[in-house]
Amino acid sequence: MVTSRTELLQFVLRKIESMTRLDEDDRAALRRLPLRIECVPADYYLVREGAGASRCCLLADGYACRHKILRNGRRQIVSFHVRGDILDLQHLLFPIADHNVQTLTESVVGWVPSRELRQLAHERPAIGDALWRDTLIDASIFREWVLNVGQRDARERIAHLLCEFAARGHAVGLGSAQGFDLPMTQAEIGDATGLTAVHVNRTLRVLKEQGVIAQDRRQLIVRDWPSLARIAGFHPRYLHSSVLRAA
Amino acid sequence: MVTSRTELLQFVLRKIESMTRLDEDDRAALRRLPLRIECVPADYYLVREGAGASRCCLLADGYACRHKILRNGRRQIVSFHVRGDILDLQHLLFPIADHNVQTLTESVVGWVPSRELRQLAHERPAIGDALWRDTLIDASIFREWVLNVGQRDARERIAHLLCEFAARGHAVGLGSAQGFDLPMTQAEIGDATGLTAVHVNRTLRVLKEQGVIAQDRRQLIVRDWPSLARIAGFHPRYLHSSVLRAA
DNA sequence: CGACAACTTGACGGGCGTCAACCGGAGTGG
DNA sequence: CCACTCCGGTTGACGCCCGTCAAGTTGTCG
Repeated sequence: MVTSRTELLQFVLRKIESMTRLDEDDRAALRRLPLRIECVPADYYLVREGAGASRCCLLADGYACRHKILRNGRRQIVSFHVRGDILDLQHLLFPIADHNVQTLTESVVGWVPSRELRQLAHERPAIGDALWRDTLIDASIFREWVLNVGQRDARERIAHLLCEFAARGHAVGLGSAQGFDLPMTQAEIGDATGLTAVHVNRTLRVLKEQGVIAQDRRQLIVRDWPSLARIAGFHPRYLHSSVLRAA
Repeated sequence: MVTSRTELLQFVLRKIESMTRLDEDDRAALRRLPLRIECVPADYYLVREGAGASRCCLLADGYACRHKILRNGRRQIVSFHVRGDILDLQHLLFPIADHNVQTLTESVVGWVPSRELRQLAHERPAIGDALWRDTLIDASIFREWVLNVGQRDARERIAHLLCEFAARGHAVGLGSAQGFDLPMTQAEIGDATGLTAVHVNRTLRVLKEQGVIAQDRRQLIVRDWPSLARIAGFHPRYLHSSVLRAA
């Protein structure tokens, strides 16, 4: 578990440098950012829809998700996040949160005041571009999710979710060629794919019976990557990342 | 139909000023932007997925949508656009398009080289913030669409689509208290909501039978705004706009 | 070892997809 | 002026994917 300021900054730097070339002044400016580090438990609300938000949240370790809840209690998870991700960069320019951010597991986060981050983005164009690019990648992933829940059936949806999560985790050194940690429950997978927990369970069983995946506790083992990617129709271009698992 | 450079810039200025306060220098800089104006027919591809893109497209008049197509031919429309919208601001920082942009009707568009726009965003922070904010609003709308196709039933989905389209059109002076122009076909509504054209037709009939909406040619008449918004669960906060139709 | 959450499995029903036929208006050409 | 074509809209029959409800089972943590 990452707990020090230096380690957290390391992750953020790595993430930003994966998107833009920084010079030494950029790096120094990032290191000077006021950053409050906090360890939070699983299922902890980092941001609540409708609440004011004058700071941004960096995920240093653990897993998190963003979601919206309807009056009738139905919930849609709109993204999953791994360490290094910036969870709510929209608060750089919006004062009110339009969705919730919640941890999936025990996590370590760093808080940065929006004001400082915005000023940094203005003063150092390389950093501003990197942050902007990050929000654009977010948007691209949301588009893919609209496609996922709108046009694919249960098996394809879940396969796609697994491919994306594997690819994004892989980019920050999580998981291996065999598989990866799956921190979310079947109910959460359901909330992300527009399916019920029951149907997620049945669909995962099918994928296991077909020899595509296997599970051991919270580890998801991918027995057949090409099949999984083919079922999902996974083409990682939409991730706009230079560090990609081959499809 | 808008056709002059001045008129087009008028729309873009209005849009940007709805998001940020500009000074006279900002406005002058925007007016100096190199802008190639083009009139294009309906169903015209402005951007194709996978193609390189070194310019951004402003919609001056008409209607457009963005969509992704799967191998099996299924299509997901991820957004609809009205005049004043910037259609592909992601090309400011991404060289390759991850989705298609296509007109729905005969339209007038303006092309700006990414390079110039990016430079302007750097030189004039007010403009940079406004553009960034626009991409963040895009992302917020995508999140709402994930929720829409993931958690709502057919009637709610279509009602929500109509509410959003009305609100966004209203913000740029389209439509009236009675209703608005509906430029898309039922098949296109289906591609946007993850439904078939047949089921869209049946669902619209239900909304008409319940006295919520009516149709006269391409005009959609809203007989009962509160009911439509209630059915949709429409809360316009996610549009982050100061110019909003009351929910 | 008890409690609780997550997972698993079966029975049943409904919302929506699929297929197919038909209608109606706009544009086109004779 | 009228026939033809085509696209979009409309309606019905039928079936399946997935939701709902319910009853276990497994795993984990105190």
